[in-house]
Amino acid sequence: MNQGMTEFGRFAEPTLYILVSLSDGPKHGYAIMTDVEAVTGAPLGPGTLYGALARMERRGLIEALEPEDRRRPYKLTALGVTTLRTQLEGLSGFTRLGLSRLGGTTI
Amino acid sequence: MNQGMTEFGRFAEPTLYILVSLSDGPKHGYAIMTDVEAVTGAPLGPGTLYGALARMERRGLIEALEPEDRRRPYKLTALGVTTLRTQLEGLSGFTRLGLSRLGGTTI
DNA sequence: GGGATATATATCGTACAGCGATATAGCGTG
DNA sequence: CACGCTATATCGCTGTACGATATATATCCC
Repeated sequence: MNQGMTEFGRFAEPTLYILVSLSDGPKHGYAIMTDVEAVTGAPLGPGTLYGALARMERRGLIEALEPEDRRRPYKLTALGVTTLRTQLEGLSGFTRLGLSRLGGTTI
Repeated sequence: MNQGMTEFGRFAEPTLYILVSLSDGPKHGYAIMTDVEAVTGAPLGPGTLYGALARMERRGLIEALEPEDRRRPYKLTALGVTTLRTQLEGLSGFTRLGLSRLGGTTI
């Protein structure tokens, strides 16, 4: 598990970052790594990435495409898309709630 | 770790839910449990809650207040507030990005 | 009064995710 | 040709998530 939320750019689970990265279109592992790092600022190491990809495939969120060269691309499944949309909408509402609650708080 | 993101209302780490719950004002454990469940739809069990509270206190995100009756209330520290704000702002941008990327995707 | 239910906190144990470290190898380029 | 980038894969440790369980008081209503 990660260190908590003390000092970085990572806010949720790697799964969600990977789903968002793939919502752009199919990508292979290394491209996902660089994409996530570009978006969040925090590097996503291979230990996290490939473990997560295997789990996500097992759960039917993503699906492997034919390898091109050394690259093994993945695409979202229909389940992956709806899962991602549900998650993002929920998170969006949740962050709005949090930010509005924070509005007055200064301590 | 949780089951993934297959079918529920939980999108991020319990820590974040607890921070948001406390952004409302100080609360004791049981009140946090019911608040989080009301907001997310998913129950937050005591095993998750009290473990997370201990960690968060150790990390200086929250601070215990004087017990009233049987209740042990917690409040956000200044660090907790800034951490939460940073997290929520990051998440908010991230969800916007994700939803905009999803825009066209139908599979 | 007493049984059920809600309030409230705490701990144990297991499963497994997160992630750094490490290994391997092809490719491009100065 | 050496170095750095691209690309995938696995190992192993640590720590988190969370259900189960225990305990105690308070409240409700029959």
